Amino acid sequence: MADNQQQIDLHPMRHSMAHIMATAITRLWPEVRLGVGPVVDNGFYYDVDIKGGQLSDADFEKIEAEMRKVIADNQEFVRFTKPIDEAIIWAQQAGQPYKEELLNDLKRAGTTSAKDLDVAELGLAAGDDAQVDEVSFYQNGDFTDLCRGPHVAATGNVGAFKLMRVSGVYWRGKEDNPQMQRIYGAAFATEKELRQYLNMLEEAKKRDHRKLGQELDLFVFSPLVGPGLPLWTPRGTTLRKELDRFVQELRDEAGFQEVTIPHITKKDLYEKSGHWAKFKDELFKITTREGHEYAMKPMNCPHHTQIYDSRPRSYRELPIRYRDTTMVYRDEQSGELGGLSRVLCITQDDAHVFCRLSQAKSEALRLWDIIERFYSAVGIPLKLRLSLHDPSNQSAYIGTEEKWEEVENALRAIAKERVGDDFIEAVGDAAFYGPKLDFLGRDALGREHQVATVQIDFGQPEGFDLTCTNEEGADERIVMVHCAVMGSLERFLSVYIEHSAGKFPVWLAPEQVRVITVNQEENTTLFADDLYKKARLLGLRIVVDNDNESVGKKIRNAELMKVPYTLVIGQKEIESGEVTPRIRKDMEVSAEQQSYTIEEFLKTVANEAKSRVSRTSL
RNA sequence: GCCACCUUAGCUCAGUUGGCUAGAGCACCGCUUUCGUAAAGCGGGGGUCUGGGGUUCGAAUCCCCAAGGUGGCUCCA
Repeated sequence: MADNQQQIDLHPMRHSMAHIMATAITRLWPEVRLGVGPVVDNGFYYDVDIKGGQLSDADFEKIEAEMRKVIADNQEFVRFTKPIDEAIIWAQQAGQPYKEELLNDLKRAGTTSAKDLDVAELGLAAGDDAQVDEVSFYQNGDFTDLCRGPHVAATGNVGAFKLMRVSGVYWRGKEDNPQMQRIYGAAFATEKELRQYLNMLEEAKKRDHRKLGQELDLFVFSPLVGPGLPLWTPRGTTLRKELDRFVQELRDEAGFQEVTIPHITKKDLYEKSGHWAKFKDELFKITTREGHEYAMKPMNCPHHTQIYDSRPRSYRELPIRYRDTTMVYRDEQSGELGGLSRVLCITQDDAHVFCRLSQAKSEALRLWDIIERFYSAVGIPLKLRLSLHDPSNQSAYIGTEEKWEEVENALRAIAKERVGDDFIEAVGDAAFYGPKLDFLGRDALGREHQVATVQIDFGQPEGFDLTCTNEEGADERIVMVHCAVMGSLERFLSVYIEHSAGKFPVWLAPEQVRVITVNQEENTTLFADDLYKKARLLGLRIVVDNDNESVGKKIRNAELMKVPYTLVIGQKEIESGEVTPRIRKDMEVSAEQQSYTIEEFLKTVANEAKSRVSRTSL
């Protein structure tokens, strides 16, 4: 990595910024109790508990000003160590109960067991997490903090920073713990890089899918319908349909068959699948008038297993591949909802393969192909993450440790074969029924989002006792391979709308061609009508703007809606029968700007849509 | 769900320390204009200032509650 060098310098600098901020806050609020202050992407934070007061964004200026003083003082960062018992006494005397708690944990367990705490931030001596005798401190000026380091030499050796936001957090992330405030800062080596980062945030704001969704008329929310329940307009629906059609074409090519299932089920289905025990609280439940308990489906696999299991299956008919793009419903916590990224009704482009264990690998690779073809078409580069279970938390999963390891090794082997070492492993990110190959998409602003997933599942076939009859005439346990290409269409669209900034390629554009009339005279109107009909026959999405507005205004409106092709129709076109399309600015254009006959033009656009080429330069 | 902040017309936003019938631009509707590649002109309609309670002679403005939103936390099959 080219920026490796920078990474090495940035980390201690950002960490030192956290200490500088803590120094400033301690000066301003001497009674403050400090939590932890680690480095995060793009900066740092510190958790603080200020007695009898809340910080707000308005305090940022004050804190920033004080931080600048600390930086100007250029205080040296001095490292020293203390035996753990002395350190505990220090924390007591300093009135730092949170630090004291951390130190006690260190002493007792040798580590802070809470996995949510970044152990590296504590004063642990490197390399030992079994026995802690000594912890390290860093001091700058009259501020001392329990800290592992490393730090820059002095408070003057830092780059540019800006305090970003404040938010409430629980001490060590546990709800019954006291509430603290987390103050986030951005920090970079230079003023220029900080500005670049802030500009990126500005750009992200401009392309926010919630904003574009409104401007481009893609989806809306209604207070009567409720939060987290998007309503898709005709334009947004076109976008969804076209994306889904592409995925389904790729799947059908790979031997998938479409199935259809009801959106509710008796709870018995989920008791059997294990979902009831694990996700009971997140289910939308329904009680019938006769008192039977039903639930909205939160996922589709259990339903699909019942189609598979509706009759005895021979090994000869496997793999059986079902696909089903359908909504699932999850009762998420209200504070979690946001735009399309997190909703209560999720449209999954779901697929399940029922196959023998020996077929799982080739099935997984087949699905991987589909994922790669789809994401290369939409211009989003992928990175692989192997999501594994957390052995220290085995009770969160169904199945035995041995089985998990077997399947994880199988997935790892598939990953290695396909991409070598070019993937990351994430312990604890597995689904409760099996490990996953997760695909992370990198958008045009460099942000990563989890999108597609391929999962090998032995748990549900076990739970539903899914078998096939094998060559010996015996029952053989099968496995399921789950795969979602877009995952959640809502979340995928939140990513894709921001990735593309709403400048959709022709195959996805809700409106592909706009026809602008120069005047409202009869022959112009008739000509436009004729053009419209011809375009519709070719399956094009076309809108005629025959409003009594200036041509300039109508072109502006077409631009604002990010329509790929605009035709201005007046006397000239009527006489010559030729058009010179106006092409949306981001689209790559062949060298000579040309005129077409109407038929040529429409056929060219139809072909562009059909081939799903992307002429946009994102 | 928890914490902080926000909510004025369909949209984007003005609205002094509480003080006249609450404003603008865009959008919408009507009329004029019939126009050549990013905003023609004039006129008009539209608001229980998110909802409910309170304080006050008087509330968009202050307080409380609720809903919705935003940023985080936690969660995410």
